[in-house]
Amino acid sequence: MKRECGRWGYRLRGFGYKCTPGRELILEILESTDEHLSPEEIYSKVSIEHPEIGLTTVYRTLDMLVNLGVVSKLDFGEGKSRYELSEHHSHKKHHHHLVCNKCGKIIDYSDFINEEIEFLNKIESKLGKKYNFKISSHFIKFDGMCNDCI
Amino acid sequence: MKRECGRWGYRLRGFGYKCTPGRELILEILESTDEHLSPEEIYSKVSIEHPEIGLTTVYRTLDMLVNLGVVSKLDFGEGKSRYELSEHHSHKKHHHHLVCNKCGKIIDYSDFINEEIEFLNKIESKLGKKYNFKISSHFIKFDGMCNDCI
DNA sequence: AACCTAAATGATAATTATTTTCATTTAGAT
DNA sequence: ATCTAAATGAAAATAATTATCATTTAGGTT
Repeated sequence: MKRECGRWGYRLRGFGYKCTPGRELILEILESTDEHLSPEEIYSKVSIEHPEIGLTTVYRTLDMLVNLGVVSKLDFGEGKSRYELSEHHSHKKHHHHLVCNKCGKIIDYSDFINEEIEFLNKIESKLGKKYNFKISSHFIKFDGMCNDCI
Repeated sequence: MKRECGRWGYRLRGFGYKCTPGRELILEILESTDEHLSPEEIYSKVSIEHPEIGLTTVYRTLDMLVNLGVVSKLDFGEGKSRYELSEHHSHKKHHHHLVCNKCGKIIDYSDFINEEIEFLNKIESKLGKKYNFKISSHFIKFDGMCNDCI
């Protein structure tokens, strides 16, 4: 008997990948959170509904989704990676991050983001030419200490 | 018999730390390179002159130097950290990085850096207020593909 | 110059994040 | 219902980093 596939499943098929319960669930989890989840965290959420799905599959799926451009891999320098739906596939607007180096809290901000993007694009195009570098994305973060940790 | 300490050794003493061969050597290595070395890479350079010094000591020393603000820890999302002398202790000017996601090459650029810093400071102060966040540093990188990998 | 003690070190084991391997299962085309 | 490449789970392997602990050493004191 064929499993029913949801919205994400159809998109996966569109990319030439199979629609599987794990993949759909991981995408739903990423879609329904505002956090920046680590593979381990995603795995523990996955386990609630599908305890048979292993951590390896989580890693593999995230990897695939990053390659498709559906998910962004973020590295805040904690020694582990974090993931979020990429701008194009998310309801969240383009944002950057404030990282608390005490408690690890991550705040998304979208303030001044248009100025910021515009500025970055300008620099990006100049740098790209000067260093003959094909720039595909940028990453900005501000490190510091949050409200609760000060 | 007392060991002679160099310039870095005296600085370490000034910070209340002992001057040891490993510490001085690590600082000299960082000072004399334009690369962004990983602990393993530093270790292998250290080994040439002092094969008895272990990787653990390299990690410990880097950690200490980062806490002192003498060295900056950088994370380009490779699953390992890299280190460089921090702006204040280096002859290099403030810069940011272009990272080639194919071969891993990292290019420092200082172009437009004043505009960039000015812009970031402006944002930084606004964000700090709005989110009640004490921002201590920023990190920018541009990801893409270098000259050789295109 | 020998002495002392906290700080630093090296060797090793332990941890944590991630990747690989491989035998088994399953999605989805036929 | 059948078939096969793709996907998976369990387990082992790898890589980066950190912790443990017995030994050594820097550098102040005598």
